[in-house]
Amino acid sequence: MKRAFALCDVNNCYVSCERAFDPSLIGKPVVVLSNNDGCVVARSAEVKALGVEMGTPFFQLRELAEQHGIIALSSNYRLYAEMSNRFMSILGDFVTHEEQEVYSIDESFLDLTAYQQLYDLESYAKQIRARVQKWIELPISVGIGSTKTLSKLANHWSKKHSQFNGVCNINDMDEATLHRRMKRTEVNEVWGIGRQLSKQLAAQGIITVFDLARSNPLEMQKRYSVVMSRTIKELNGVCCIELETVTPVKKQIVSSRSFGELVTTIEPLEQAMRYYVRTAVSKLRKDGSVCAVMTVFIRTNPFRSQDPQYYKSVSFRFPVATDDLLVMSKVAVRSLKQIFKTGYKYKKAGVIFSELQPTSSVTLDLFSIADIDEKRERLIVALESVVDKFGKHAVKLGSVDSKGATWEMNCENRSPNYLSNWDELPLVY
DNA sequence: TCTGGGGTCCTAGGACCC
DNA sequence: TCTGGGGTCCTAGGACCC
Repeated sequence: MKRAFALCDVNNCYVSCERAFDPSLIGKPVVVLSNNDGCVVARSAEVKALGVEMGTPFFQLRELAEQHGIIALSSNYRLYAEMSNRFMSILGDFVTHEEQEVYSIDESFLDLTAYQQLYDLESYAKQIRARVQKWIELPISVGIGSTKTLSKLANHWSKKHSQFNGVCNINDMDEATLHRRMKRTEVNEVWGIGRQLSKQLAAQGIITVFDLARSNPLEMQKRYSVVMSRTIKELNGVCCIELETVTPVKKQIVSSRSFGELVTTIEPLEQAMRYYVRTAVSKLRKDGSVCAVMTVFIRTNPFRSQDPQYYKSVSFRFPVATDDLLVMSKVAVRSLKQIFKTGYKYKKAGVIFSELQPTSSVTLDLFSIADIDEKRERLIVALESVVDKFGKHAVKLGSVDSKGATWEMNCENRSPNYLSNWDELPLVY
């Protein structure tokens, strides 16, 4: 039986999320901007129609924005994450857990193979679409094909051509139509073919999706890579990329930011490093991992060609994989001192945790409340419940955020008893 | 004059994705 | 003047070890 993958994604995701909460934005040209309001990371249809590309620096757009009354919003990732969860869970009502892959914040692959006999897939997809629209007011598109790569392509067409009404099923398309569409679509629309590869392919005479689909996967594998040959096979309906229903364990955690203004001294970089380590550690703990290698990097602004450029990173391997905020902060600052050079204007810095391993320890993210006494109460309650579960030897106090935004407690079976008396809890900032 | 080979770790960089 | 952040995979060269 022919496989049937569906790719469902939210149109103009961040803009649509904003519109769901502020309907006055509907019908108006809207963009959502990245950190520091630097780049455009989402565009409404009206803005796309003006020819604004993804990732355009906002300052290049000021004039156009004024002319057309473009509304620019700073991004609100909490909101988008929340909407994403709801979106995914609605999709989950239409398939089993093993038939859904959450691919990104706004995209999910569904394996609809088993539903072909029960339903007309196009109307099934339309039901999904209607429910998402009704329940959370997000517009979505659905592409269906016999491989993930084809479903991506179908999804692209579903958006590009209004006659599809947001649902395009390649499996129902006759071959002549499919080929005609492939001939009219540029190769860079294919999943896995980016800017650079498109250039190289063009030099080889491969311009359209059809050209690529007709090329010889073996020869192309020699010239490019195994990834390329898989893409070609997938375009021909040979399934090489399976649905991934269990989210693979992360291999690295990155925490980095660009600075609003250029930094020339080490102090603000130190501050930033401590912050990066804190956010990365809290992700690490959420994943239940510890980290064996930490990389610290700093860089100048590559767009300022008038300035001398500097990029430097350094890695540190911990003797024992860890999630200890204090130790990691110290190492990060020391690493920074190692690579910092005066005379440069720094634009960006960050930390990368790699060689992550699962840990047996339990971490609780406990507090984000203002009242200190209440915090103390809740900390004690939480500690007692941990002691009940693991015994008193299991408790080790983790780090405490200096600003008091989050309290974290690391309860680790292997660690010695750090805690002999509840009254000794370090509750002072 | 003639300058091993294999393995690992680290750094750097290039490509792609969202 | 102003150019995001978080991921994956792959390759290659130098340092260092045996």
